[in-house]
Amino acid sequence: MTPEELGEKVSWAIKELAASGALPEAPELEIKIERPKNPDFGDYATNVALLLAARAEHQPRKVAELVISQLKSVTEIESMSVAGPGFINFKVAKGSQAELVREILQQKESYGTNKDLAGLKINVEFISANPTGPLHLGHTRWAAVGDCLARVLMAAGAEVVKEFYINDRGIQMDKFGESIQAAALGKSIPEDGYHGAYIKELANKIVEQDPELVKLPEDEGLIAFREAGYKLQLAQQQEVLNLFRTVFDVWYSERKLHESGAVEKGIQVLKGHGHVFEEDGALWLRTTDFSDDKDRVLIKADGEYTYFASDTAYYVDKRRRGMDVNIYLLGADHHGYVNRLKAVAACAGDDSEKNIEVLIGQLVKMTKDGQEVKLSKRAGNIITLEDLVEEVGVDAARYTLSRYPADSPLTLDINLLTSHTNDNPVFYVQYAHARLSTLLSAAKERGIEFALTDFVPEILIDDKESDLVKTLAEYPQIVKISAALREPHRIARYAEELAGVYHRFYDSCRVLPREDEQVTGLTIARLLLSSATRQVLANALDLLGVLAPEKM
RNA sequence: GCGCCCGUAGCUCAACGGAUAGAGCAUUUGACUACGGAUCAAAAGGUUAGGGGUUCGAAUCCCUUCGGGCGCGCCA
Repeated sequence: MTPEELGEKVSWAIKELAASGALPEAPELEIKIERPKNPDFGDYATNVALLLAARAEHQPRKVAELVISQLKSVTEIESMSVAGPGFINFKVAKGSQAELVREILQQKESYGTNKDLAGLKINVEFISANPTGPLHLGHTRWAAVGDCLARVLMAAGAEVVKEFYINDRGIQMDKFGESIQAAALGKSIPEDGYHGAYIKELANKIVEQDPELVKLPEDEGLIAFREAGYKLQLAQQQEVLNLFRTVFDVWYSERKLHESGAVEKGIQVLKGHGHVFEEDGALWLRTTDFSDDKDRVLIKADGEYTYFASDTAYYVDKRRRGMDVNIYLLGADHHGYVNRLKAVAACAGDDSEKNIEVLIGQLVKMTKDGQEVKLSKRAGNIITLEDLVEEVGVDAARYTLSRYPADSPLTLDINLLTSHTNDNPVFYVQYAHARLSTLLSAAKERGIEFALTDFVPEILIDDKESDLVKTLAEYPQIVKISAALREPHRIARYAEELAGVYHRFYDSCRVLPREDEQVTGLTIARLLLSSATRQVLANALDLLGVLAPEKM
């Protein structure tokens, strides 16, 4: 019996009790089945009696008694008891738990997926860097988190579009062009330009491709260098992200937004909803009608669009493309944008609670020998995505950055990241998978058959086996919660938990027979249990975009 | 000044308002001549920054003090 099935039974019991008038109706009550921390309390527990007691005339413990008596007829429940203020603790029949192994091995890759978000089209926008330099550590965190989030949302049944907004318009691009041009002509780069070593490399590459560029008049040359640099830098970002297994469905150019007329169209839409006004020669959006603290300019007095105009048009365009939910992953330095983005949605006539979500991620801090290291482009000590991957590999980098909640500040030690890679929990998880893989292939090599038809779940009664089954049973719930809360790090934490539980099982429960022993039903059951564990580990790692290796 | 985020073990961090706040690393002590020791068992480590409140129950919600980070353009 899985926790879901138990939850359904409890829900049924409460409905029955409500129908007979013993308890008040509570249609919106959420039944939570959890695993108590203390194993003495049983396999599962629920707090429904505590929640219902507030509405019922009875004490919580009395409500718990009523629920228990209603559930007496359920044979899979071995025993029930009331504990503490009114928790109901359940012990489930062991054999009925291990039936789950069968379910997992039948469902394979789809075990853990659900339909909670079915029918929803979700746009996840992340990184969205200027194409004026390589992606750095900060971007890398969003690359890992955003991509994992997208995978989790897909596992919950949503149709997901991963999107990268290219900030390819505005004066930053000109500064970028100027910097490359200066480097190519051997002049000194302007103070407010880009100073990284990559600028010189770009300049060299561009001149190599087309030596004529240096002969152009300065203004024409600026455009030529800017455009050539843009092309190369964007391609470099795309290449590195592909290497990082973060593949975007849409690369959306801010320039295209303007060229296609989407900006004007967006402003028209907002005008239609009556939140646009003119003042001091400029065109404004009255975002203070909603949650913003000041109104925002769309078109400046000089007739130029603001960056904010692009943002609003971009949002309207996403909606026009059929996105039901638009998720923005932004760094903490952009948290001031949350209210205005929400207000944009509201100004466009949308529900700012449902149609738009802004996730704020804290920035990554680096330390070396206990001292904070300030990373800056100017000092030339930025850590790029490329550096990180070269240093520790894609799996370790992705895993390290995605195992923490995005809104928690993160401090990474450079020494730890670059030299003691074995300390990374990703290896603990991958090792469990590799160990399982070789175990299963060793069984096959020895000619041991373990078909599902020979599975006898009732044999798996050892505590360690039972722990493993219960942990496997948690996985679907973890995926649901991760998707609902937009917290992909829960998958990583779960993978670590599962790997640990398996290692402990492996240590105390011999799977393969020794030389002088026969293959028994227990051998087969444990092999199938192992096989199910391997499957769930692989599924979890897949959601993280981390490889599940056969050997290490 | 206003606003947002954060403060949990020596360090890095968990914990959908639930029972005795958990992992990893570091420290200490153990384990089958190894179904893969990249493992396992155990010890030690806490006033969840301080104070008040709400609740049957608070690290979690509210108020407040202190400490840290960030943001507040007709910039992009």
